[in-house]
Amino acid sequence: MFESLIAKLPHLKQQLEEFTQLYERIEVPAKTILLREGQVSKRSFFIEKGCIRAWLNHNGKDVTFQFFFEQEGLSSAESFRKNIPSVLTIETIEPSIIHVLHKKDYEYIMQKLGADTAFLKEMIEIIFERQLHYVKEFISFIRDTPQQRYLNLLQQKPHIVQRIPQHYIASYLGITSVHLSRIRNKLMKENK
Amino acid sequence: MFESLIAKLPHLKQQLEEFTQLYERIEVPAKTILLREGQVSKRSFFIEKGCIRAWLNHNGKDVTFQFFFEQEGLSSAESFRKNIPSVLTIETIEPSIIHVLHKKDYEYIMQKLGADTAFLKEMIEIIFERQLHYVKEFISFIRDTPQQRYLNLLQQKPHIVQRIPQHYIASYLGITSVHLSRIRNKLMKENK
DNA sequence: TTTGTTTCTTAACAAATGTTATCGTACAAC
DNA sequence: GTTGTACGATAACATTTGTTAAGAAACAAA
Repeated sequence: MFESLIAKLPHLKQQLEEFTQLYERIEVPAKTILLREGQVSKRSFFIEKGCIRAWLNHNGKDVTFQFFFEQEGLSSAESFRKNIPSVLTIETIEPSIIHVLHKKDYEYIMQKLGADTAFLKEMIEIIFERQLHYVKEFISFIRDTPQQRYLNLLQQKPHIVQRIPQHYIASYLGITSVHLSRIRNKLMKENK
Repeated sequence: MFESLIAKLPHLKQQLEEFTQLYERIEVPAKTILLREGQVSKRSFFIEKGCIRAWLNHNGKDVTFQFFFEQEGLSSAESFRKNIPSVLTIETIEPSIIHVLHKKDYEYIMQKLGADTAFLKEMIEIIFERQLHYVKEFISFIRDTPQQRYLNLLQQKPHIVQRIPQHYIASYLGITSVHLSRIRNKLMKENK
């Protein structure tokens, strides 16, 4: 679970491997809600198998914010770190195997590693990279048309398009499933 | 310049105050481009007086990404930290007084402070908060109509609406200035 | 003062996108 | 098998938003 971190911080190998045992492994069916919008998150997740989407409700229709797949970790960061109600709902799309880290164990880990400057610097890198990811997504949302975003998605993350039901893709692109269907139809005709 | 940081990390007071001297103070007119899209950023900025916008070009029309005001720092973070071409252009809106930190001095500061765990933890907090800011902006962009975003802006950041030319506001909201004008007109009529 | 530039509004029209409804297919549950 | 449900395509129509153009007001430069 911490493979990439261990590769960068070999002196923490033993400790990080111990922390792996703090995770609880659960198997859940599709459409399981792991965290509901409005709840205060007490758990962080790591995906062994399956996929998850984070979404939010707006006037009854749900808007997908992000997808997650195998070997990725996620949480409702603001809620988890700051003990405030989550803006996002976290829900499995497929039957999944998830590793769950409870907040008290997270705090134990952070307390253990908080004195290690190499670890803290690595944390900064990770958070910085995540910030860049959101900025890029945001900019793409501002700048590109839905059709262009769909083409980007096809090119850059084809696994998402192949694996995720189309109406979730549409809500991720910020459009209705009807409109996505029109775009796909138009693209098909253009490519004969 | 580092007031809030000094308040949180009093043991670094002297050092942080010394670093202030590494900044170069410049006065520039309105519409000065401090960093142009495509350039690799070598400078980070802090605003003493005036305001700045970060924007990007898309098919000839510019899209405003963010506004900055007095006592705020900014950079094209990805470009500055990773030495890659900037996606954003950074440009003054008003005549401004800016404090400029060159990359070599930034690296000197980071090297000096990199052994201080309290400082690193504070960095994590700051980057984390910034990430949350972008996520919130992003979610608002996904979820709210242009009219709602304009009302949010009026309520939450009235200083922006008062101070910034309307066509920049429009491009920040993701709409044309014509459409923003329509929205304003409609809102006026609704409030008699 | 005159001139040019920027900013904002408004109108007419065009394009993009949403809404609602219907239909067909695939697939799982029974 | 039958049934129900999720998913996707399509059509007709409504709404939102963009485009282009024109003009007015504010303001700075000459």
